[in-house]
Amino acid sequence: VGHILEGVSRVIQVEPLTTARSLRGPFDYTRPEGVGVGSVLDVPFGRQKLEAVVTAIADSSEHKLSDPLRVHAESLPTDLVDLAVWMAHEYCSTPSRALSLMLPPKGTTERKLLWAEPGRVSQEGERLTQGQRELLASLPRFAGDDLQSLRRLEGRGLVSLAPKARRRAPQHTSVGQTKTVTLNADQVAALEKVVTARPGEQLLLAGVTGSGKTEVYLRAAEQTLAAGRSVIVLVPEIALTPQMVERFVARFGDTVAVLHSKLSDGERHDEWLRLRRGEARIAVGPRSAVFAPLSDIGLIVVDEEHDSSYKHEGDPRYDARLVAQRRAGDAVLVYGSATPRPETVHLLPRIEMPSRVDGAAMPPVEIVDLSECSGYMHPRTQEALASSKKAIVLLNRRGWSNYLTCGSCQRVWECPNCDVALVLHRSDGAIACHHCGHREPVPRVCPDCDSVSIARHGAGTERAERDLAQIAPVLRLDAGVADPGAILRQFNEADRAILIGTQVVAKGHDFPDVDLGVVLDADSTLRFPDFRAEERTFALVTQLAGRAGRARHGHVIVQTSAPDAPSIAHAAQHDSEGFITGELERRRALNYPPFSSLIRVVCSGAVNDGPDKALAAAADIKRRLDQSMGPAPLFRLRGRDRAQVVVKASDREHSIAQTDSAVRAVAADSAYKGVAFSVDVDPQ
DNA sequence: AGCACGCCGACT
DNA sequence: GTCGGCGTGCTC
Repeated sequence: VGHILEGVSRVIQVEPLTTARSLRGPFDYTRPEGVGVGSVLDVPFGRQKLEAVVTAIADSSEHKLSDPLRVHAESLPTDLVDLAVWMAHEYCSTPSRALSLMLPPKGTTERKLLWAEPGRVSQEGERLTQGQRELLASLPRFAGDDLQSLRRLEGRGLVSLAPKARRRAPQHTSVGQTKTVTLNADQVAALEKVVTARPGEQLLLAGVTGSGKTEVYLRAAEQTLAAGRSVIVLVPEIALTPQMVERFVARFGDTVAVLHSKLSDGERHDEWLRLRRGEARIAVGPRSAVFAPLSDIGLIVVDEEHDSSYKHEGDPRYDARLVAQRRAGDAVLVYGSATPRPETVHLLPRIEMPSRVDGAAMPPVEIVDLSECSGYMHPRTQEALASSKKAIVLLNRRGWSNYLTCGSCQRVWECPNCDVALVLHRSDGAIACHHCGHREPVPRVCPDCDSVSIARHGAGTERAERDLAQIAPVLRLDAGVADPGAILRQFNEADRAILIGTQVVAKGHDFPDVDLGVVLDADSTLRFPDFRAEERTFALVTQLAGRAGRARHGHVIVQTSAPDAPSIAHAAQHDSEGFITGELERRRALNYPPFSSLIRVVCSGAVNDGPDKALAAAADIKRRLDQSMGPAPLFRLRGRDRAQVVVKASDREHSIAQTDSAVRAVAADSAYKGVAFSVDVDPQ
């Protein structure tokens, strides 16, 4: 068969890596020796030189072909090329943009260090110090700090030194402790279901915090490796889930490649290569790890599947959970969460792990009506904090206060680029926009009326930090903090402390001695104008309860002015089933996912580029879509006017295709020059 | 998206 | 004359 194929397929079809939406590949080139689907090349493209990925092989072409300029050393696995083509379509993007997410990390070649090997055998009675004899006995190894001494021995022919590649191994630091466990009955049953799943089966592991899901993942991964296949484990964010990484590394050592944002370019490159070469067969990482260059995947785990970080915010706006489904193929896919999304519960068979491995009960949740008090902290909450040893306090707003107003003329300080109020950051002496980063000094007088009475409204994490410091030592964790890992370690080691922060404090880390969890303003997530507001609030309270549940008298306080909201009431009862049942009924009634698919198109245009250009473009798109709502103007962001159209699609495939062609047609219209388009399939 | 070509108005 | 504004067209 070989000789028939050989010499025939002399043409490669290639996607040049450009961000241009209008540029539609593939483009044909001549096929160099050894080049196939997934090969990465430099190609001449017009008058420029571009990187390109081979997506197909052909026998002939109607074009006049050029030769590629260079073939890169590393290539993509072919299944990732197919995945990119699918993603481009599914998320109304381009193959080029999707492929760019999967390329081998570059900019660095292998690191070479000097490797010392024994040279000639030393003669009887040859003069050697004790240190030199020990050095010789330690070979072969990398020279390291002993280079000087080794050089001397090299001069005598006793040692030979040569550069040798050594991978840049990332360091893993842990918070808390890891322990070996024997599986309980729930875990045994869950593991059994995972390892006996049919090829391609997808499962939801619905286990409360502390029910031992990680141990099930570890055992399932063990069996997958034993069967000669590889494993991908997705986690929301490595810095916030160090225990997961730690346990995989402890169990599997160098078989694990950990991919995260803190890796240097060199480490990233080396970890990618280890996966590509099959030296590492488990990839652990955030959403981008779904593109790990592994072959023959037998298991994909998506831990904390409800977490919004699985959605990519750039183009293509992919959802790693859906991409994982697609990539899994005949591999088993396991979604795990204590607070799974209603759509996952609706769509997948569920494995329940309802109790904690330590046997502890879920902590009582107390709802405190905020409308009864004037401040942002109820006396009941202060009391609980005062008698707590270690508390986690959640406040979904950074800074000191939400907004400033002039006491006499009611002026509100707003961002010049965005339609939002500026937030006071007292420690920086600045008011800042949380969307575009605009900052200005804290005003002393009102520029409109010269009044010096400027009022501060609302409380953020910075102010709560100061107020709580009266009660106990405080650690703050929010998006402004440089090293979240360090804060979490300090909190873990502290005897008595309060950890105050935004949503991140409720995520994956596990501290044994937290006896109180507080949600200062549950309304802030509940009021969010979004069909997922209830679901997020439920998840937040439940996750926090999980954090506070391991201590003896652990309990949770939720401050709200809407105590009867289903999300809060059900979370207080630890009634996940009831909440999800109600939420799915509501979604069915309103035709929200999973009973439809949402597609959101946002048009934006520079403010100085004529009024309502973005809105006009959105209206034009709407005209081309059935089942669409809008156009609705959005608040101005980074100096751009915005408007959106939302599709509630009953036929997902049809609506995606229709949206793609509508956006392409409108984007090509010169009347809307300068307008940017962003398509978000399954927006969060 | 780049990049070059080409057509036009403004300035040495 | 010629510099440079940006509209248009093309990339295997």
